[in-house]
Amino acid sequence: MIRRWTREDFNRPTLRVARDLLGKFLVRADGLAGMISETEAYKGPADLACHAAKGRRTARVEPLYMEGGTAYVYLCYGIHWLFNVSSAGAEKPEAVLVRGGVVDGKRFDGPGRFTQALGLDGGFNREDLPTSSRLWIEDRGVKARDVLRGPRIGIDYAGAYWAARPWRFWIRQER
DNA sequence: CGGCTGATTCGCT
DNA sequence: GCGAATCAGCCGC
Repeated sequence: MIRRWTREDFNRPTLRVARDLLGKFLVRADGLAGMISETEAYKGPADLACHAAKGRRTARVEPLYMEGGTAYVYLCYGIHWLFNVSSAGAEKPEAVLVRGGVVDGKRFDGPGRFTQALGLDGGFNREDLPTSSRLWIEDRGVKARDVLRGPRIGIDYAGAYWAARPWRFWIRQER
């Protein structure tokens, strides 16, 4: 049975959303879909690794401040589109970064690779996933087992404390 | 308006 | 393991 995520699913504590997104599917209207296997939580103004750190509020990061379920897609290093979805509610600039998933049976580890596999780019920025006809999240009944948790990647610039928060979640890969 | 930087990835050594 | 690719956004002057 398939259930589409609603506003209420996104407007929950960010760590919960990050954990629960594992095993869910990011679905495009054309049928292309990816099962999410790795996420990271970014928790607002106090989190120095978050783009809204210290209350920063610019045009780019505005999606973080919008209702839960708003896509935040930005260009990193001038090359890679990274896909996030806002969480926790309007005016709470928190979000979950999708760092990997499975598309067409193939694993795509890395946030840039995953978005490329799904053909996502800045055109999906600010998309409202609960109501969009182009992009949404589906629960297809997959139970995420063997969930692991650890520090986030690539944010050493935020300092040792924030780099050490165990706010990355992933499904253990068999090999 | 110039300079710097990054929630990454890939290719070469 | 290291550095290049490549550019929008952000900050300081």
